[in-house]
Amino acid sequence: MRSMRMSHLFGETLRAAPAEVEVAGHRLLLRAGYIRPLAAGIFSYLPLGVRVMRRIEAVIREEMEAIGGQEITMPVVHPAELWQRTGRWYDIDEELVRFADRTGRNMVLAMTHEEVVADLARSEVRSYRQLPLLLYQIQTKFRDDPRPRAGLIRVREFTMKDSYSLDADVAGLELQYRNHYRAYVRIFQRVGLPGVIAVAADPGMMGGHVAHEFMFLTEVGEDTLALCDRCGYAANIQVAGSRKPVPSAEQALPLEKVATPGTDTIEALASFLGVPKSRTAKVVFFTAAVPAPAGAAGENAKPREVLVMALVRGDMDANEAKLGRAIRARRLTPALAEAIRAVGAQPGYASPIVVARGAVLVVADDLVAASPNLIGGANEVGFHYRNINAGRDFQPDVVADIADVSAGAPCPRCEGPLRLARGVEVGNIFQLGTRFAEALGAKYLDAQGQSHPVVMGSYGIGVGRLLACIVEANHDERGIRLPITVAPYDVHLVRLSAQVPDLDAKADAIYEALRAAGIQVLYDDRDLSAGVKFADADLIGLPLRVTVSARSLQHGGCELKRRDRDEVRFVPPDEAPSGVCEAIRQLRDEAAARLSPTPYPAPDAAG
RNA sequence: CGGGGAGUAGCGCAGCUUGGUUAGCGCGCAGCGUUCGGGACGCUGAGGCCGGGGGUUCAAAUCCCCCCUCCCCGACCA
Repeated sequence: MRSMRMSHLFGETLRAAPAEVEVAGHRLLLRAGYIRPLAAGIFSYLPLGVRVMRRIEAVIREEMEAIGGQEITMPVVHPAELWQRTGRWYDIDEELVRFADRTGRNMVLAMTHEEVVADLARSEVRSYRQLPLLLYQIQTKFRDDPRPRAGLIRVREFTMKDSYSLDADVAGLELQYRNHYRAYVRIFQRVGLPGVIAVAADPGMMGGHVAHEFMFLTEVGEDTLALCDRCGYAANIQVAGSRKPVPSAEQALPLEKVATPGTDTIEALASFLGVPKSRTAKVVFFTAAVPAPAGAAGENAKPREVLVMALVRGDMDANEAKLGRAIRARRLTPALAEAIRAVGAQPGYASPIVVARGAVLVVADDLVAASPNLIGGANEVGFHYRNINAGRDFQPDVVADIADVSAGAPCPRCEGPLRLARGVEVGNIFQLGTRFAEALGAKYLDAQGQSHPVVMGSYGIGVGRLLACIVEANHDERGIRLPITVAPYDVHLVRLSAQVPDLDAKADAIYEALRAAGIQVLYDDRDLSAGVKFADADLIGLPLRVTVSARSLQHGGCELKRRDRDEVRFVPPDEAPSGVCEAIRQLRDEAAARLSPTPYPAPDAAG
């Protein structure tokens, strides 16, 4: 229905939301009657919510079609076999919902669709002449997240636009990747989120090497980003680098054991010895599942559990995401004290020197590996070593950047100070390569008749999460303030109750005239006090409001007001449709003017 | 999975510490009347397995045990 009488609208506005709802946008979506909770991280969309989603989806569809996308719909339930063949059946933990159908066949609820796309490509794509392809869908996903929170920002069931590029080679993939990058920027600007930025991201276990996340910056976000205001460097903290300090050029001094009673923290150790924390080495233990050593076992060998000793400089923290990547860990959790003692290490005084080789996987941050004469544990309560030198006193199994970037650290590109910020990931783009095509046999023949795996990319936008961010970015103390591009209706027609005998008839006539002009109207025809109706209109947040009342008739007809402005103007009833159309056009023009033509540089491959 | 908070009418909440009238308040809902440009008012009325189960007691919303659910923080987030 293009228009609606509010007296029949399903879903009421709420005067109050539950006290435990803390995020502003979440409160407003509940109060305004857009969504209702069913279970943790699972929501129903009421008519207003569905209409905004459709509008957002329409923008996404336009931009996907503009870069050659073809819409398909893939199933929500997949046979486990597909996921077993790519290995993700084994790699993914409880986040993937599994069940058996009536015959006992294992099935999964789709949390993403790389497997099914690769399977479609296997059956449909045979020749390079069919490539490139871009397939997309807007469809339900389920991820059994251990901790849903903040309303639609982090849910278990959600609507996602996911697209998949199929190419003959990496050059084709890179072109489609850049196309998506630009399309995403346009999408976020068009729906009212001009502040979304692209940051370098961890391709994770998707098997690729280049990835970007699109981040809406907000305090309620749960990702941490490292940003450089000088050169524009932007990266998720999970991959962010920094220019590390150059270690002092000292001669390696002889190893020396010193008594350091009661210093089981870096803080205590540094102050006891009167040295800066940067002269110490910190040990952090993790339990990890890592791939079995190559050779003896094949690809599907069971991962083995190992204790990981991570070494970072005392003034830094270990970054679990970086550490996990450095050792290709499938799971990484802080180690329990018993596990640490089990390999003969002394918690609080652990040392890479004394611990038996092979018992633990020693991973040293590159700065630790390069720093001379550090102070570290002696594996004995109350004792540390001075002048530890990696390479001389111990051999790390892995040397990599595993340290967290801290606020103010020098940017890896320009050495400007990095700033840390919080953000919500509203979209992501991955260069996948051939992992999925190879696992599922999606191959094509080139012009020479040679067979190659299809090169894939995958690209996602969480539509509900996008809505949550739009509201987060577009509201005031009275309620939601939706951009014209995504509002569920264009105009909120408010009819006040009054003694004027034919007011209802006049308002009805204006409603019909607006509809006839092709305007989408939400008509508040309820018999309620003015305060309630205005409060509801502000809460629901349509961009325009038309009021018909005894007073407005005295002023010449009906009153026209923008949600984002205080001033009003009066137009005669028969000019209401043209006046509203003009206001809509103006809002659309303003929105279009805010689109920046070259908003972001093309992503460079290095991120 | 660890820590914290909460579950009482459709919604928002009090009552619980110290067990004892018929379990309350506001909003909403139904009826009647008054009001009518920023969450009006009067009268009348409907609406409760006090999250579930077990226990203590003459007596349990209230005390004890177990379980479930939701929210927040952490772990996690392909």
